[in-house]
Amino acid sequence: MTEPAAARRPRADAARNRERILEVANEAFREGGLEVSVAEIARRAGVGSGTLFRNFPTKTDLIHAIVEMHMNQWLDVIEKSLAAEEVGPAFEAFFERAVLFNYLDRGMLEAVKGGMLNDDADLNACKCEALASTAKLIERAQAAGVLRQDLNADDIYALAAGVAESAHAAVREGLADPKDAHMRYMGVMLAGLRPVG
Amino acid sequence: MTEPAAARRPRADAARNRERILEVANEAFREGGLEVSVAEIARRAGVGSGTLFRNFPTKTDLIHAIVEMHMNQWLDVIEKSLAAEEVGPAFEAFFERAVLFNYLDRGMLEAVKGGMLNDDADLNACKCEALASTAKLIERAQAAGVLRQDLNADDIYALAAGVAESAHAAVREGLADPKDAHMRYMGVMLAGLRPVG
Amino acid sequence: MTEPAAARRPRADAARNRERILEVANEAFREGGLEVSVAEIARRAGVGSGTLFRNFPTKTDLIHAIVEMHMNQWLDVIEKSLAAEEVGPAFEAFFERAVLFNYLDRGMLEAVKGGMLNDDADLNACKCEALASTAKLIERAQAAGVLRQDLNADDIYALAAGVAESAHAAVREGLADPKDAHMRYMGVMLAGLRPVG
Amino acid sequence: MTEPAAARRPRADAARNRERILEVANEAFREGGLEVSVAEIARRAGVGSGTLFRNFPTKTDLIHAIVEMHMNQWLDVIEKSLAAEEVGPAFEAFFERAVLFNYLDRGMLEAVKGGMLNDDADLNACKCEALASTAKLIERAQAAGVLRQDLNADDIYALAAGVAESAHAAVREGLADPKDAHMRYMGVMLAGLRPVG
DNA sequence: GATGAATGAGCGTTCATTCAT
DNA sequence: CATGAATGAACGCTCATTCAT
Repeated sequence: MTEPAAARRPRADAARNRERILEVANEAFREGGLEVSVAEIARRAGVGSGTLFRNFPTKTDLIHAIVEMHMNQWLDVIEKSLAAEEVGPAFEAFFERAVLFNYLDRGMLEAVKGGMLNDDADLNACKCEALASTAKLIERAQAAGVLRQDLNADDIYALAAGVAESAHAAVREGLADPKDAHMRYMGVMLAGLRPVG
Repeated sequence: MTEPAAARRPRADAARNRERILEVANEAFREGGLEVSVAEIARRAGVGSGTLFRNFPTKTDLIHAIVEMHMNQWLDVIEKSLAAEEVGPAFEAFFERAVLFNYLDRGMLEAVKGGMLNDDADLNACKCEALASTAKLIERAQAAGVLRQDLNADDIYALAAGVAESAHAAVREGLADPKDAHMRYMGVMLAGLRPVG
Repeated sequence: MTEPAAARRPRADAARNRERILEVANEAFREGGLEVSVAEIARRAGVGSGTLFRNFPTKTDLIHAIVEMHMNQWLDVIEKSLAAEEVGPAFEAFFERAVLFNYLDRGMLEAVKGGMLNDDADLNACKCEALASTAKLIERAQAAGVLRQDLNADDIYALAAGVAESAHAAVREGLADPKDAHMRYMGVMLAGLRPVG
Repeated sequence: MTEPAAARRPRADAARNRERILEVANEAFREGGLEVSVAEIARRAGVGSGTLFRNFPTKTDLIHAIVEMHMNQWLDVIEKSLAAEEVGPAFEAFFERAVLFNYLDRGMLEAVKGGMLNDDADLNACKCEALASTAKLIERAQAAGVLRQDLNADDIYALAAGVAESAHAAVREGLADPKDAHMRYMGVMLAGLRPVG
């Protein structure tokens, strides 16, 4: 309490730097995919390559940190969806978030999907937790009759990734505004997800 | 006719070389994505890198040629679909082919999607032709009441790309056999594509 | 036989290039130790870094090739020493060669000594062969009464390395001409190597 | 005397810091050679890299300080050897110390030998002093008939360096215990050092 | 026309040195 | 006076492209 703010400043700066690199890298990967060079990221973040190295010794470490960040945010999303009262709208909102997640952060998901981080224990634990929680959500929606019976949590994520991909395609072709392109095909998919018959 | 065989043979060889390179490159890109090196492709094709260069001065040229090849095959698919008698099954078969195309040749489509070939006149012409023909197919399906009214040809391609992406996700997670993974979510999407209510 | 020389030339050039790189690298390592950069070696050899890479994909590969070259030369030396008639002079000549070898190629021996190449089967086989042949030479010299009984082949090499090191020290201090500095302390060591008593 | 303790303490701390860095760096260089990073040394010493820099603005300065430390210790050794009564044992003990010095601190001697510190006046003065004192020792040993006539102080140091090198070679090959490997070839060298005839 | 060796810019990574706090 | 984050040049390595044969 009596500690002067000035004494903490360097650390605060450094922490801000780390955050800034993460933000910039996230954006860079989003725009240009994982092959964006670390030099480019350093340039955008306004730091030297050495600073980037200090914070993230390898490119994989940087990617890992971003993925972890997203994973944690995603766990929050699931938790909130589980806490919602009305099952139908909750599932639809959740699915929209899943699509949006895939739509926005496809660059990072490339890494996950490419198996780059498969041997990371923390991340795998996160993933398992996410899948388990999602399964509950799915089952509730199925019990409430708002979702086909023949799909599980993995399927839902795969379908969300697909809708995001469609959205990207639409943006590429100039069919949709990048800001809400993910909404373009949500209606089609949600119709497909409703129980058959 | 009076031309000596010896003089013609090199040309035939050269043509075969070009075809062989295209085939091999297509396969290589499918398996390893666009970052497969040209040296690797030359090796697989059994030619020197110089020969590859002679046929395709840059890697982009090679990719371009493969994309064009696929485009021409795709124009055939559309034409055949237009010639089919029953509109409903014809549309579903067409859509499945579209999904399969995206599913198998995503490596190549990466290039197209990445904007690598946007300023190519030939390709753009092909694309326009494909879209125009596809539009007819779509309109017929909508007139026959087997397809939602609020989607156009571009949308259908975007949705097909999405289903393919979902299929890839399923394969990654071990949910589906790579050989027919594209079928996994076709049912969901086709349900979503049917006219609403 | 009827094949024109011109058709083989590129390969000959390439082979010469490889040899040239080896020579230059050997010299560079001799002068500056193993930390000489590959770029420096490429510059000295008058080739691009890529050419160096084509011939020796990693720095270790380059070092390996040089060491192997020296090893083979050394095996020849041992063989010739074994073929000599008079045991005493043969041993002294052999020891001088061993000292000279260590004196000239210390840069390379650093690599061997540093354990950089310990897991190389070929090299280890060479080494074993050399030690076995040397052991014969040693035993003969001991039987002829020109060498102390309490030293084996490994000891002889260690002592030769020591004499070479002394020679380097003498050069550093300006006590000896670099061309024959290794001779400076040969007499002292040979006196020490004679049977005691 | 009237100076408050609080004001003096930082200086004492600073002095201790300097000593600690020297010790730690000495050990680090001994174990890992001169390529040990300054960051590693700072870490081991429990100080920031900035503190290290304040005491030793460049890595060379740090190495210099260690070498100087060793030099001073070595001057003590010589002095004590000169004070000994029996010439023969005194010389042998001195030579053993010289070998041990080279054996233990080869990392540092690398620097000296590499010419890294050649243009340093202090060090050169030390060296001259050491050589002059050593010369006296040598001359006495030669006068007493326990040392060959054809060697001077520089030669003795060169030979000691050689024995140390042999010892290292023996350790590398597993022929000797690192703790006393320097003794392994002392007998051979001492035999070689005795007057001929 | 075919070859494959040569090129050199660019990658991810490392670290001695500097400096704001 | 101590700190440790920031710097940027240099490393080993890779590969699309070029060109002598």
